[in-house]
Amino acid sequence: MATERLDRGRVIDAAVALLDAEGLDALSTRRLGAVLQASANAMYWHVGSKDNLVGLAADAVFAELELNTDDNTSWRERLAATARELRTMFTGHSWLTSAFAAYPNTQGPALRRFQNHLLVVCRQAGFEGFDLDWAGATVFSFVIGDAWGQTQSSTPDDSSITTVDLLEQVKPDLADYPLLLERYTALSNADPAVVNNTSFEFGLCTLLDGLQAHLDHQDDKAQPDA
Amino acid sequence: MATERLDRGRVIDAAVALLDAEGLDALSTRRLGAVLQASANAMYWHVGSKDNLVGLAADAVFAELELNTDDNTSWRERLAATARELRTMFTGHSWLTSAFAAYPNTQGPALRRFQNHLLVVCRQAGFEGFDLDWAGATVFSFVIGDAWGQTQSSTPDDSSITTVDLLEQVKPDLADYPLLLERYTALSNADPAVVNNTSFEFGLCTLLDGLQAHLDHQDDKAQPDA
DNA sequence: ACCTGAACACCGTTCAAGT
DNA sequence: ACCTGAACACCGTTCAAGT
Repeated sequence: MATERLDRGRVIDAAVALLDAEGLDALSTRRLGAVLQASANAMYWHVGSKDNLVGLAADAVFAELELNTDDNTSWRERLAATARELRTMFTGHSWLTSAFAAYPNTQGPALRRFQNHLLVVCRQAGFEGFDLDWAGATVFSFVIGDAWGQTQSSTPDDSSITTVDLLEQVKPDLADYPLLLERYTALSNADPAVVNNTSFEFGLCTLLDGLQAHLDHQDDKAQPDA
Repeated sequence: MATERLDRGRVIDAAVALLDAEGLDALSTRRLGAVLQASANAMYWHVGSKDNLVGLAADAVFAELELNTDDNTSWRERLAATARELRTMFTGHSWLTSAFAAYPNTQGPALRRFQNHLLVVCRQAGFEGFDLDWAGATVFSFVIGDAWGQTQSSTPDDSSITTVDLLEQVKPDLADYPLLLERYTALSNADPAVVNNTSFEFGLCTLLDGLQAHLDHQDDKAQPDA
């Protein structure tokens, strides 16, 4: 009950809680002030600006990532685990992709920690030089893109309209695209959660196979007389 | 000079022009009204809401995509061309990734046309059933994620601070991550445009190799007695 | 049918003033 | 040092009123 003094940590925690609960649009200086039982401007002293606050909130979420530092695990397993961990973080905080898009200046220590981990695992796999960056960026891009798609489709809060009804609604627009209609129909009859997971795992497997192919090709060149 | 009557098309075109020139934040109802030499609310009659306008603007940009419908080209080339075309669109309209994130209700005809094309090419490759969706989603996710990363880093309009200066600034924060420091240093000495392209092409190649591996594995199962 | 002007309920941010 | 209250310049949207 006693309204204690504010500090940077409390402001960030409150912001993350508000973002998780009600999304990016709900985070306003006045709403946040109300949650903290303070004035709307109280946060300015602690975090400088709203842009900065969102960046700090994003980094706070990155800090929760559990990164496997066991070298004995195969690179493929480690990279898969890293990708899954990242994806879980993004889908668990649906405001994150939008936040990054709207407030690009997010380069906190937790993000760097993750970037470093990604590079370390890629190095373990056998990549060197710029290939380290490309391999890491490929995994990161895919996960972001996947999460981006997930958080898009999950917006219809109105559960009264089923996905089947929604399909019926778009049907006339799909007249020119029979294949698209076929796939929409199939997908709308499947469990969205399963669809999302299977889609992600397919992409992840595809990516890892592609990286493996790159490493094999590397070895061919390194040992031409094998 | 003569302020002609507004219509849906003119409103959308003006919105795209404003977005391209000054970004997502610059698009306000009042700014748009000024550009159109009309009141701030004139657009409401034509496009309903700002959310809807952004969706229409996004779809208008998707409509510009040139999709190769030549069946004689190999699926690998067609899929690569499709991915590159999509990426060029995203990087050419830097507000697009943010727009999708902020206004998810973007399901216009041009987007459907693209989705259908992506599926058609995947079918040509040899994918069937849900694998069509997964393969398409994998490519789409990667391109989105890549474009998302591109548009992030291109925000520093202030060209007075070089990337090298920026590196010097972050250096103390990278003390714990020698590998990350090494890569930051190498990247900051390279041409950003080349870096972006090479990174994308590496990822695209990785993806296509992975899809090829999936198709090979499919064939193994289909013809066990080969 | 198409558009305007005024109004409403919000924003992020600043800044003098308090403690 | 930390926080408040009032103020400024903006938003998206609605709606009666005009033509």
